[in-house]
Amino acid sequence: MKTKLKPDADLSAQIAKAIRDAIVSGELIVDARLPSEAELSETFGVSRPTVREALKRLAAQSLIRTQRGATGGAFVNRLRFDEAYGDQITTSTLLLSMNDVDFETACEARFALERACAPLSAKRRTADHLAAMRAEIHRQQQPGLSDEGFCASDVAFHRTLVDGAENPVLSYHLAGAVEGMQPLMNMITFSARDRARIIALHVALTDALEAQNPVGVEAQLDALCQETLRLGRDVRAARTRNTAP
Amino acid sequence: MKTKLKPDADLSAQIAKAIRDAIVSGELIVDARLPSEAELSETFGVSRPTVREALKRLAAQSLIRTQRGATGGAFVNRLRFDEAYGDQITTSTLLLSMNDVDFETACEARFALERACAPLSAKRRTADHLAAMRAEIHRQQQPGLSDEGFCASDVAFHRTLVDGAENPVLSYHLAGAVEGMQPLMNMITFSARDRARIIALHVALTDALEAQNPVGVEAQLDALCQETLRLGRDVRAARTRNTAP
DNA sequence: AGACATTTAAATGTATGACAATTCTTTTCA
DNA sequence: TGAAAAGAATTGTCATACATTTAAATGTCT
Repeated sequence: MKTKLKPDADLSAQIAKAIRDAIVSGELIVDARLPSEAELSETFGVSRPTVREALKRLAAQSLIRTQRGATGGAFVNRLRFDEAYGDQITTSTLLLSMNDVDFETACEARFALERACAPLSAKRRTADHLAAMRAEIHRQQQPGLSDEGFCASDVAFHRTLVDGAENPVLSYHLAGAVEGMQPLMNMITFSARDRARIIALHVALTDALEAQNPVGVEAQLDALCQETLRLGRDVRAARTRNTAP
Repeated sequence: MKTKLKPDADLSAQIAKAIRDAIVSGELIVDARLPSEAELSETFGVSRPTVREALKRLAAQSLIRTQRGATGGAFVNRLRFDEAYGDQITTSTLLLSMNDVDFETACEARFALERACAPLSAKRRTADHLAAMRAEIHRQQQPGLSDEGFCASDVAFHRTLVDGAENPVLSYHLAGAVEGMQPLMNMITFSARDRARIIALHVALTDALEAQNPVGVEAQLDALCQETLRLGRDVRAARTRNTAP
């Protein structure tokens, strides 16, 4: 492992970077055990708390895991797709909320990315995917469903569509785009008429997917995008009316 | 800030989670100052080193920044798109390398996502984008260029295509997909004939983009995908020949 | 009064040492 | 032989102290 450090930063950050580089470069492979905290503090010439701060930084990025006990220590962690979803979604959500991203911009990105999955999903969707999507549609038809519940079901519906492509890389990248938009979507009030429109599009989309008709899937996605943008405009219009009458 | 902690985890992880939740939920807004480390250790009933480990975890995710001095402390950080690129790329790269993702799967995901940008880029690309892409094409034509250099230029070319959509959300998500594949691409040896083919496709793609012809852009992307898959198959075939003759 | 130097205070950064908790290994004893 | 007990290695946590940085308060001189 490299012991060359970049100056002008916290020691713990420098040490974390050195170890991270060793992992990314492949110098430390999956499940390799790092030296003990005591050895690392010797190697880098710092105290144990400083080493620990560095290790916590890496643990926060799921690059290492730690085990106590005699045969314990810090081990290079195998980063798995399903584990990476959470961070990806959190980061996407924060990026949208902290940078005042237009609803239109986020919406455009989301549906553009979803469209990318349409041909693959149309080819590979299984009966399970179709059943899961129809189950969500059924849930969306419940009269007592709250707006948040409707939104959550919508997200689940679309994530199943994405998973239909049977490509974990695609699912990973789309998770952030789809779930990250949920807070923005939650600002929308879905009238009964709005819901009916969306559900009709969901049904048409699922039918096209069942028929393995990629063009049809893309068409319904485009229609959903337009519908969602319209709802977003309505919310903004209502807010403008209220704040500047 | 919530002081309710989830058991069965390191204290520093629990505290980091509590603060992270407060940030994600909006309870702590951008640029808000967290209590000092001494106050936090009082609040959570733990020692200062433990609090510091928690803060380092958050700093590793760019959720907070710290400042020394009298008016210093830990502040909620505004997560910016360009800062988030780095982590996104690192994570994507590790996901591919640590999970033995097929070249085909990664390639499929990458070009599917890039296709999603085609219509928007065709609509919005500026002269600057076109110039940058043609500059990369010129670089790719240099005879002395190494395979790594060719690859890096290829990545730059495609990222410019993505940026042409003028949608930061899209650029963010695509950065991981495109750059994360670079290590896989670096395993390919590009013969002079391969390069000529790819460059021809790049030229055709850029021409279609200049003509604002989305269908043309998508067609060239599909061709590039096929070409890349072919090169990947060649590498695998060569390796199979060598390891099991 | 104003400008400049000094002190002070608050905060993070780092070090030291100790002890607790956990887990595997080794030894001991029935 | 087998099970219990001791031992050793390692991470988790704590308490305390000191170093460093930064801004504000204070003082001093012109």
